[in-house]
Amino acid sequence: MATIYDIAKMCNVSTATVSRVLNGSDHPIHPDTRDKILDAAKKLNYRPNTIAKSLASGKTHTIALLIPTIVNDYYTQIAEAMEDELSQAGYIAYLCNTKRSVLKEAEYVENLITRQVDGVIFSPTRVKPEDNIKNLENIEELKKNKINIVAFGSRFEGISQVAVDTYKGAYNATRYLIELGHRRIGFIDGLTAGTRGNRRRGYIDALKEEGISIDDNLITGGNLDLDSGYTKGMELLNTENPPTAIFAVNNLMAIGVLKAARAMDLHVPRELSVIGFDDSILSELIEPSLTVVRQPIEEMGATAAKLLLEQLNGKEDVKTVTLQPTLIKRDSCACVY
Amino acid sequence: MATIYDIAKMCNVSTATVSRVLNGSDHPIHPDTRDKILDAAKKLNYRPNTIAKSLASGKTHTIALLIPTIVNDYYTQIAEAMEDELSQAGYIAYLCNTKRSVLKEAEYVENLITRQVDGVIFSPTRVKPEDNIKNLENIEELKKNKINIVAFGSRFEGISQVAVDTYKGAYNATRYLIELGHRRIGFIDGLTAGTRGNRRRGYIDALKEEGISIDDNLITGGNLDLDSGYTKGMELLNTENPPTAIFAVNNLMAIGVLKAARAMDLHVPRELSVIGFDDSILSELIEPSLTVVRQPIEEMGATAAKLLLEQLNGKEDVKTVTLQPTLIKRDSCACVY
DNA sequence: AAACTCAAGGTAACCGGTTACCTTGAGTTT
DNA sequence: AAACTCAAGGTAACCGGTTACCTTGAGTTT
Repeated sequence: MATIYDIAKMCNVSTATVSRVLNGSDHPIHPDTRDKILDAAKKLNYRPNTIAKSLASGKTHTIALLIPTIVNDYYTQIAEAMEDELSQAGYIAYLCNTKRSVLKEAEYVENLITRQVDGVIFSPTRVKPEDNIKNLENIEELKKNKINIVAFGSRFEGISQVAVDTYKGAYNATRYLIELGHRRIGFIDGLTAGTRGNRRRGYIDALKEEGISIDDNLITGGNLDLDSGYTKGMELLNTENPPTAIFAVNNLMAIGVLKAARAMDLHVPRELSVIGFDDSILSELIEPSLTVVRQPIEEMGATAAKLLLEQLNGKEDVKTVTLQPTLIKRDSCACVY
Repeated sequence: MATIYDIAKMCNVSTATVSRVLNGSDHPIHPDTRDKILDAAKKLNYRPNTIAKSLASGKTHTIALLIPTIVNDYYTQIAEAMEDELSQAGYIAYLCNTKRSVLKEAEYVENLITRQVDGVIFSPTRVKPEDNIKNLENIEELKKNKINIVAFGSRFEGISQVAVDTYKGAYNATRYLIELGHRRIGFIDGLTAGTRGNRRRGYIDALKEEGISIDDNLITGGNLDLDSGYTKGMELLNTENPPTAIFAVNNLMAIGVLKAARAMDLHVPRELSVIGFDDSILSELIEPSLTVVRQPIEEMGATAAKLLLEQLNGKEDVKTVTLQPTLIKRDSCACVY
């Protein structure tokens, strides 16, 4: 591999001059010298050694995608949008898949500091409520090492993030069901979302606004996967006074509810309306296709990347961008029977 | 940030000694010295600078995942299995999403050489047949720069790879349909797979073996997405002598066929059997659930990573590992009516 | 006692760049 | 003509490690 020393020798100049030419420095260079150096670089098939550059300059042009899983459309679509934005700006992304383990998350944080990443796009892993503490420690550790952070998926103090107005999303979904005439609306929350979670608040506020009383028997929580959607759906439907509609806080659980309905021979949407949260190809292809609250995923990814790039370009200010979800109406909801 | 110079000063030793202790070199060190250095490292909250290490040692402990897309269960599951294996061995992965563009693929190859990655796990992007040439150039370029490669998804000379016996998979799927009594079996190939593609050969051989003549009207090709599955399915079904079963060469096209059947009011599996290739949660959740040829995805990912790690540990030999697919029987196939 | 061995550590070149500061000399200003 | 300016380039320290080769002296071998 040719180095700038080889070029310098070939052109009878110093490495400083070579470096200046190759990096487009604003230090003045004679056009002849410039041409000579560029020629030599081409002739020697010179490639800059990014590692050496990083060591000398303190910038690695590297960012990390620190996310709970990649086997999931949600993260994957966000990741793609980010990667687009970042690779255009000359950055490359480390794939840091925590597999929903705060331990692995912490290990990655250590590793990333060691590797001097310029920034990280972070969606904290939170399986148990107390994981929150670890999340905060990890953020602290990154900040202490002057690594730029943009978070999404959770709210934290003092760092930039892109958020989605999930309260509004849940509110709108619930409101939509009410408009269809539903009065008994089941709600399947996530397990780690406290009772003050945005989605639950949206659900409750929409009901209250219409003077519909909150029935705790209609509110339950699952762990976000298909099976728990099925189980919780069964529980809700197997009561004396079952709901006529169910709103699940994510996609897979809503599909689980669809399965539960099928198992109980309830026709969706004629006998049961179902709404999910988060969109994916699954919601579209499932039968019946699923009405969902869609988060603007591409926009989230692109925005997170842009926020990070702003920071990397020297803007220090912490900034939260909140995006609005939209209700995608498909075939899983209908007027109450 | 503390450096080994700080530790050396604190302990009154040279940086050589510090480096030896910190890296577990086999150069003998007095236990007292070792303890002193480890203590100092802890006290100073020392973290090695991976960039400096990389420059000095020539190894970055970095590998690249160069894949056509990440918004796809297939790649995503492979990526996760790889990442597992690699992170355990102390490597970290760059996410290089080519978005099915050979241009982006070439750009990444340049970038990766520049970044001195130790290896790349490569699934070449091939949208048009002539992309193959670019793929080969990219492989050459990597090899020229002594970067280890393991490929999957396509076959190339002279590099290690993990392959799946897709011929066998297609053969078995077709055979299964024949055993169910089907004689007219439609086949939807990919567009870039030539007539000598493994899957098509498997399909044809299974038919021939049973003395069933090949009807070219039953063979067509789509571009692997849902819509083309739908369109090609409609075409096949809208003939005088339509097939009683359709085998599509990937998952989404098979689901497209399911849609086509629904559009034509054909009951699956009673009036039409459908088989797909590649498994995913979609195939399981779609109604009816889809019988598919499943590639052993986790095993592929893990194997690719292991092959690469072997190379990184000094084994030079090119090795191809071929894995067997399995037929996952679900609800989309039945005896011919 | 001379020769040898080896534990324990040090010296300094090297990996491939960047950049603050310095030098030189031709052209311009006063 | 002295003082100044600035284009064009060079010097050398620095980023933070690794490692081949050398040194020293205590213990062992003959």
